[in-house]
Amino acid sequence: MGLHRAILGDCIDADKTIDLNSVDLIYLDPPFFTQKIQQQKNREGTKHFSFHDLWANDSEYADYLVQRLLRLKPLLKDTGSIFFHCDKTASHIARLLLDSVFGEENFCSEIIWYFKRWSNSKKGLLSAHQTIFFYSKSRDFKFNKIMQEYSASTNVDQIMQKRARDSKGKSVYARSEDGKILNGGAKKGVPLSDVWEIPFLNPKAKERVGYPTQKPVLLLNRIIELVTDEDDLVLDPFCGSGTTLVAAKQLKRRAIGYTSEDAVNLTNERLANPVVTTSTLMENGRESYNQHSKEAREILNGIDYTPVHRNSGIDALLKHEIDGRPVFLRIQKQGETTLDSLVSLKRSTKTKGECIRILIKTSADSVDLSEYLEGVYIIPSTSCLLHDFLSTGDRQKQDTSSQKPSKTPADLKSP
Amino acid sequence: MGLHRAILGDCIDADKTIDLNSVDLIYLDPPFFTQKIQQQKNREGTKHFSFHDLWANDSEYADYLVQRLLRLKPLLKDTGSIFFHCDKTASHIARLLLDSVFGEENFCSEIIWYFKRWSNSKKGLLSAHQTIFFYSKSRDFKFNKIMQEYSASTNVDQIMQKRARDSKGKSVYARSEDGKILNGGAKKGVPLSDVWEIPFLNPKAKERVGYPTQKPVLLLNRIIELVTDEDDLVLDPFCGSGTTLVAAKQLKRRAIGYTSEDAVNLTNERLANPVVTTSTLMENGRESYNQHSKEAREILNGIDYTPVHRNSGIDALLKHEIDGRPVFLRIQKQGETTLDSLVSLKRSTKTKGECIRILIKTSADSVDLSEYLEGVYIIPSTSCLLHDFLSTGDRQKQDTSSQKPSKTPADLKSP
DNA sequence: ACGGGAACTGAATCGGAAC
DNA sequence: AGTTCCGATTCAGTTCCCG
Repeated sequence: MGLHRAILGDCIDADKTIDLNSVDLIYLDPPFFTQKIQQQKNREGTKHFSFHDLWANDSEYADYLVQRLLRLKPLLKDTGSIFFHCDKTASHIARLLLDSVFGEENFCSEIIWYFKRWSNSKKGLLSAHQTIFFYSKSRDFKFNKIMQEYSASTNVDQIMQKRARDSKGKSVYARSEDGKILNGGAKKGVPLSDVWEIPFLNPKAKERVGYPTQKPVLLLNRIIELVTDEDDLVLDPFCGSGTTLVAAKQLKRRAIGYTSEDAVNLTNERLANPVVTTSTLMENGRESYNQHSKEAREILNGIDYTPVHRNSGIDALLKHEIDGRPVFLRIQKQGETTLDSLVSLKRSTKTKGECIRILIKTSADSVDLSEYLEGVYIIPSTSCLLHDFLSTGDRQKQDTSSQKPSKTPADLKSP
Repeated sequence: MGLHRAILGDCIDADKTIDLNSVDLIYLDPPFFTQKIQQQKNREGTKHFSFHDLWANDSEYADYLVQRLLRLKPLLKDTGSIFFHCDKTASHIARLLLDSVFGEENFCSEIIWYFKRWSNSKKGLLSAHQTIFFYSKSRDFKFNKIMQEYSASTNVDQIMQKRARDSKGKSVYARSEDGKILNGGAKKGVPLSDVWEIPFLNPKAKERVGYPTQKPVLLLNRIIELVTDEDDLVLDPFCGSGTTLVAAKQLKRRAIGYTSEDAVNLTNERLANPVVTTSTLMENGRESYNQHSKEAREILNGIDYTPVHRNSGIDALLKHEIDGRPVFLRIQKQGETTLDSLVSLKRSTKTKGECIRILIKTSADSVDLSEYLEGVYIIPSTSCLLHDFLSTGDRQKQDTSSQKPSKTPADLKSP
């Protein structure tokens, strides 16, 4: 037998295959009580997967679950844990069952997995999270502390700075003899919280295999790393297309999963040829995007606009249209000439059809741009105007020349 | 009676005071079943607030809640909603009760309020969320759609795409005759999801009051705005120190809250006592001041200056002198006319002798200021220029009139 | 009033075409 | 050759409509 096995059948019979007290982690992703038949096709349209999530009432559903939970519990080691995946539809039912089977005192966490999602036309709030209940078998459970980076708002200096006591015993920052603040060495981060942002398996992800309700490998990775070590045994009683097994293999844990007939083959194929979506958003962090638009936010303070990401030439799309045409805006970047900025804006808006282009000029270079100005309006930033004002000797001359109504947006260039 | 009342007593008697079918929103923040006495002192240590959260067992707790829920429900209008705040300790109990009282079909959302928190050394995951169950009284509930920004990974084209039908009647993206995707104009954003990040320690209401388990005003603001309009009636049956009433007042909703003897005075002071009100105002003031100095930093980005505090007329003193004269600068504040701002700057610089005065104009009012301009230069802010640009119809005319070197700081007035 | 099925929504994401 | 950015695909989607 391999170290990663997808078994055809119902997990209620798991004790026929798996030894008592041998499992380190059970991750369950049972039907959510959606009262629907969940189904999906693979990309090629060659295979069709489905499972029934239809029940007479909640107690039938609860019965089904509790019978399996009772059979699964003895398989867990005393240091083992169980992670139960559900959503708001039946989370309260699951909580009650888990409390009764594993004991309230072994309830560790209510993990919130949340994600950004494409929206729909629902009245009310867009659902964007699912719940994972984390119970241990005993208080002496295995737990690997995972540290995360400090939030962006945390002051880096504060993280690094060492504390000491001054002559009066007050806590202050430690300083070297020459008065410089000392750094306390490597920062270890903040402990992982029970709220996890992990991208939803997006429509284009290669990781998708066509099994309905497929979970991202990244989610399983985190769970497995949290409560198991290498060579530990993971059990997924509702393993569907085998995501848990794929994650376990990647992380060098042994794993067993129970699934339906068609999905057994799918799982074995996945194990032989695993595909994991590495999220660029996760890797770079949301902050890297936000940073990009920080300058825009500052300059456009008070203007209604949509920030534009992932487009090197456009920083914002104004909510206010002009004559039915969208208004694109770019802010000249530091170290970029006005001309470069202008060209970049024009390139990016080339395919956008009829539109208005505005460049916010932030540097005071005085190159003649007249031949490039077609179709672009230039508005100077305040600091640009101020710079000009301060550096120009002949203020007297300007003063007289600028006697026109102040509402005229001056220094504006056009087609 | 006032529009915002803190009533001493148990909300079980709310029907003695409040009319049936009169309430638009009930927000409840009952004890969380922590099995502790929750207590806290105010900053000065002069007052001590506490409430008991000790119960014989869950059914005593459930009984307590359900009795009150049953009495509260008839007070709600048919278009009304109830938001039940709890945490993982008893969320499943609350769900069951709410389902039975308000009906599963009226369950709208499980809202996750999460926050960054300082770590503790507990084994396991750091708890960083609480749950708010949102139920409506009927399917025809009042709901104000709140939009949020698009994800950083959404591209412009996506934001602008229009829908149409293809030859088979299927819904697809609209295309022009030459196959290009058509713009539908900027859209409004993404609907608010059920996962809310709101800082736990809100500087506004923080610790000032000393009431345990106090909630941030920001959280209440969002809830109130989501399901009520101005003049609607908000009821908080466990209003503690009155955060809900404060938020309701701020948003011009009427509000009633039930609380304990010590807290009733606290709440009424917060609402009615001019001292307390002033302190709230002060905080608002401080915040808008911070806001403002932030704006100054942004506008003066790249300019060398010394910020000026404690002077209502001057925001900055530039490090760059002109002809040996100091340069004072003021940024027009929100809600202040250009004229007021001008006068304020002049008053504050009257005693400063020979100097240069610059006013950064941020609003687009077009009053003729010529007779007040003596000794002051006016430079428009970028957003002001942009506003002008967007609202001015005759862009063509300006275009031709502005054919002069861009380095000229235009729209500048002088002595 | 329901249950069920058909029609429709709309943005998040990344692959791969285009530059 | 690298980088940018277009657009296809998806819905533990929802709404609507009909019998």
